[in-house]
Amino acid sequence: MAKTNKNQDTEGQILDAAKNVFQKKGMDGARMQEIADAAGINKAMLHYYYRSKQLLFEAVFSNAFSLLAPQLNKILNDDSSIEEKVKNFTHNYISFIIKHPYLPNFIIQELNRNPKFFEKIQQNAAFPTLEKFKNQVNEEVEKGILKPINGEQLFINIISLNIFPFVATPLIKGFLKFDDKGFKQLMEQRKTAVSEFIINSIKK
Amino acid sequence: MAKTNKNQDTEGQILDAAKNVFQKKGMDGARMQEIADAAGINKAMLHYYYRSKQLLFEAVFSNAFSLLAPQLNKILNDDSSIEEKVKNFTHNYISFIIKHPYLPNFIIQELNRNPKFFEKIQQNAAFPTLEKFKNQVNEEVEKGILKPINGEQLFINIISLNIFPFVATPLIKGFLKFDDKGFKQLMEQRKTAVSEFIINSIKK
DNA sequence: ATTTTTGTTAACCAAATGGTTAAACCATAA
DNA sequence: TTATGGTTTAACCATTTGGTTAACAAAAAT
Repeated sequence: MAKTNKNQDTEGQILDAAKNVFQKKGMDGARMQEIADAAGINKAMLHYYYRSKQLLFEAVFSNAFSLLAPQLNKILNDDSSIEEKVKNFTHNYISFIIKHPYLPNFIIQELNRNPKFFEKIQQNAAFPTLEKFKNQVNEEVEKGILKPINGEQLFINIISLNIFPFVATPLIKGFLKFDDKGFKQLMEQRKTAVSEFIINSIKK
Repeated sequence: MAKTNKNQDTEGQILDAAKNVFQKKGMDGARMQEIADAAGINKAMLHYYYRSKQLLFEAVFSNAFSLLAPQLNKILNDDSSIEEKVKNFTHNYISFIIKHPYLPNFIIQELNRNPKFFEKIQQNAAFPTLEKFKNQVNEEVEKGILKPINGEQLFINIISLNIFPFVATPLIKGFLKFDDKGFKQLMEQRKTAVSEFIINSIKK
């Protein structure tokens, strides 16, 4: 911290620090002073570069969502079979989240606090949509590859199984009496356990 | 609101109001004044009955968790078969949450904010434990009733599928382009869709 | 070399917020 | 009737907090 900050990269340092603080404490719990300290700069700089807490928060939020959207596109707009997609998505997504453990909870929490944010991120470039996935599920059901299932419900199931443990980590660690290490192992297991669980359920 | 409040039930009114405000806004977002207004009383009463925001919050939190624990006990400590338990739990839990939609997110959010709360609720009377469920899964796997599956992973899967949609409601409504009514219908469907999904996956 | 623009800081400010207090209110037991 | 004790309120307080300002430093532009 508090390195000899030449002027240049201040804006990036702020965004980094803001990301850490906002993702850990949320909009309401975060303090501008704490962000400034984490960035090793004066609080006034936050306003110089981002005008207000609200705008700084929105920058962090959009940024976070931009990381998640491509992950979702892999299962929604990829061309492989549903089975392949489930396997790939589960494996990739869990790997991804292990590296960014605060992300899902941050997004969900702040979306609950202010559902209007959804519209803001929808304008984002590669915003994923469900149409292709639903059609593909219907096709594969008709072809007899999959047991009959509603595409929307399947989508919800897939993201529930993948995301929930990372949103409810303290709850799961508590019930299962796992420490950090045990929890991580459990999540590693899930890379295959979840896709098996899903495939078992839907494949004819 | 602001009825002719005889002295008696003030403490309860406060708890009610606090529940609403805390569950919607969380510890950090909630304001004591807002709680007082919601209860139709003077702010000083909050401190008279509960000393501090922290203690009032803890009262609300314990209370909320006491509602959820019995639901979990149904799947963990009931005597019926795994298949029965999955069916019953899914049906009951979703019905329950539709009536208390803020509950799961509230618990999860505040547990993330301060994981130590888990210890506080653990002391609670009928705190559910996983042992019986794990043993039962192993038994049924050995007996050939279920396909081989890890009891812990199955437990995580069950609660993920049941709870996640209510935690991530704005996200799901956004992606699936559902309004309140459509979302509620979707959740009604899930009472059977989720248990079918699980049973399909694990039953031999 | 000097003016202008951009970046940075310490000090400051007004509003919000959790919490306190002293006085008033009110039911009821003496 | 009047003490008595719990209950309720308006006013107040200290601190925190997001945000601003004015002065200053460092680059860029002239």
